[in-house]
Amino acid sequence: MNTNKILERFPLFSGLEDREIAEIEAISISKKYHRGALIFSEDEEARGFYVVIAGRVKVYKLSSEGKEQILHIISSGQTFAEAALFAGSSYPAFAESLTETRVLYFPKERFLNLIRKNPQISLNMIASLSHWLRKFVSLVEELSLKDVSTRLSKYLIDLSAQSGRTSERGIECELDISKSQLASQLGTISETLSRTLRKLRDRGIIEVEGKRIIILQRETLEEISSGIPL
Amino acid sequence: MNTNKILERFPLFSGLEDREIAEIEAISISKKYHRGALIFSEDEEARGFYVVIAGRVKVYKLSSEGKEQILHIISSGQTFAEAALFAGSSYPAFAESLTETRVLYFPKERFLNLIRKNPQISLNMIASLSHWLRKFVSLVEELSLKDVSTRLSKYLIDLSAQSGRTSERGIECELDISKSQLASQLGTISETLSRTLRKLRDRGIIEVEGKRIIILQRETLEEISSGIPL
DNA sequence: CGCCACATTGAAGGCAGTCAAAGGTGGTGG
DNA sequence: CCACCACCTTTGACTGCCTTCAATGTGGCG
Repeated sequence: MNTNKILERFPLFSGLEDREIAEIEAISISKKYHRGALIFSEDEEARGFYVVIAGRVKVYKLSSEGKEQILHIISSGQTFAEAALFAGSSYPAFAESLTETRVLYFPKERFLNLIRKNPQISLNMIASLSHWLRKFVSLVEELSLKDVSTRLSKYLIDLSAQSGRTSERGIECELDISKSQLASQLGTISETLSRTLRKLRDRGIIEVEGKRIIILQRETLEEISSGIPL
Repeated sequence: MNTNKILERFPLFSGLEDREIAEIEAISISKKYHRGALIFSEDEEARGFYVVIAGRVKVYKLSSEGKEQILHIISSGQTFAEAALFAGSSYPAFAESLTETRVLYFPKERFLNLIRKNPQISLNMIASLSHWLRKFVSLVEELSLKDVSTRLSKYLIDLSAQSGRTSERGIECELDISKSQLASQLGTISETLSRTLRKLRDRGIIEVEGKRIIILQRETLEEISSGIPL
């Protein structure tokens, strides 16, 4: 299967020669997972990392009582578990496919050989790790310093910015995950998320119909996301 | 001032030729900060990154109400704000010296030129970023999924493992930061930390005398740190 | 049609934060 | 050397956000 044309569009492999892309593809292994499949477990030995070609993957932690905290949802074109190759010898979290998913898998040793020969990949890797780092700094900030309505408002604003459509009623957008998964991403549980959505709805700030959200008062939502209490 | 011999002992510069070390030193700027000095602010343009030569620096976030979350305390030999050079254009947090501190400052552009010529630095940088990433994953996990007594117990166990001395009464160790700073690192406030320490003391698990902590029941402390309720 | 996972709502309880005040500690300068 | 001051720490009472537990509602799909 020809993935050349796909690979060069991924940030990790941008700026590479065709020959280098070919080398990279040569060491990769294509894998498919059905919805809900476990890709790897926490503490499992990290033998490689992944690039999502199609579908979505959640990377998450579980508490001893079973509560889930989603660290990130990885979409097509993004990599995950890169850091596990360079620090520690095992995966620090679980990874599970949310949809039918196709990934490229890069076995650790072969990839490390490659990266040593291709400084450009190193630089791309640094950029990728730096972005992850920023994301986690922001997640820590939110979990430690912000309440649920603030986190939810920020999520909705970000969502509307990247996939919202302006209509006569407001900015319409659609959740691309279930509400319980959203709760788990925001560091809370579905009951609390449900109640928080309801509060926003009761105040006329948003409208909710299943996965469809309409933002009626963008200003107010932004105030809440910046810390003004609901 | 000759810092050659120091630089080569730092993880970021390990495995480099003397000539390369000299180049690196040539672009660095030595700076001193007194206790409590602000090194940079959140959202300030990131013009470079830092290596701590002597002293300690805290990197932290502030909430809109002024609550502090310490992301990391950086000691001699460690780097900080590397990621700011590669993702986003501003620092994502505040940095403040906790003691009289000496750092080396590396201006962004000059360092980027260097790294492009020295693949080994890239690899070291990847290792450094990966470690940060692991640390933040673990911080997210703790803030979202663990209670304060669990976080504190884990902190004490880690502290005892790296600086504890076994005596006839138990494992003795000393906090190297104030309790309010510890609270801020654990994602809580000093009052709550104080109460949690007291609970551990009342149950005979530890003894507390100012900054000196004696672990009397290591087993119990490990149980708590692994999620068994206090 | 009936199942099952997801979602919503209510009631109750707990962990941790807030507010307030007192006690302790170390550092500095007189 | 001591006294003072600023800061840190501890404790108590109270509040509130969020979770837990439980029950009901709902929508998609075989």
